[in-house]
Amino acid sequence: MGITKSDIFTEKQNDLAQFFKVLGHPARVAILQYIGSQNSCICNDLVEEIGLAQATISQHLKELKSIGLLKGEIEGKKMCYCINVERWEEIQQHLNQFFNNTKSNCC
Amino acid sequence: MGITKSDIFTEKQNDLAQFFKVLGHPARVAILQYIGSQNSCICNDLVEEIGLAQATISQHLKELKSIGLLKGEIEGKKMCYCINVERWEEIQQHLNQFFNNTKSNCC
DNA sequence: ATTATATATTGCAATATTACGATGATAAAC
DNA sequence: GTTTATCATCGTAATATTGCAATATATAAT
Repeated sequence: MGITKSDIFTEKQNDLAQFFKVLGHPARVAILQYIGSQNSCICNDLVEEIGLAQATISQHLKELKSIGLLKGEIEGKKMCYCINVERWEEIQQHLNQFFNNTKSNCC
Repeated sequence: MGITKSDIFTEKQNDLAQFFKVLGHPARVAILQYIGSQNSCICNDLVEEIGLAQATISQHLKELKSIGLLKGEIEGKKMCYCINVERWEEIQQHLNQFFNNTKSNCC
């Protein structure tokens, strides 16, 4: 099918999976790492840096924005994409909670 | 296309994205949470617990095994799937390193 | 031996994702 | 106002993922 049966899971499970899913592409990992290494960021830099077409980068940025990880401000004709640090730490906490709460003690 | 251009990214970026990707499905999140809440686990329990067909659960288990997060031991005619705690903590560390190293200071 | 139970694998249909060229939209530069 | 630069969106092709029924495999129970 290709369709995920979201309705049989809790909202938390769906949200958590969504965070993981958005981070689950090397281009998006690379984008975040590059933005993190700079003080600001412009989409066009990424096109050269990453090596994907402009339209593709733009799409990946959109997905990162969709979970609030990036915020973009218009600076004249350029866009300044930055990591939303508050959200970044919030998501990191969520993921760590998942890891810490899901400890097993069998085998 | 649907094909990821893995060759333009580093191995670390691809690995990291792969971890995230495998965790990026609510069924797999739910499976891990359920296994974590028990002391051992049987696939058939999961079918009732999660509400997906047996074949589908089996497939998700396979993906979780593919990154080493689960280990399965045969117990008679049953399978005992458990979380591989060492690997679990290793992956948690990798993800936290990514989050901590990718801090931005702009905007 | 046969049957029941538990899980894996295969094959397939439906949908999602990835990537890109083409095209829009917007603002600076001229 | 025309051009240039930067980014978003649309449309589309190729591939991946999800989910399930059917089937295969393997062991336990009878």
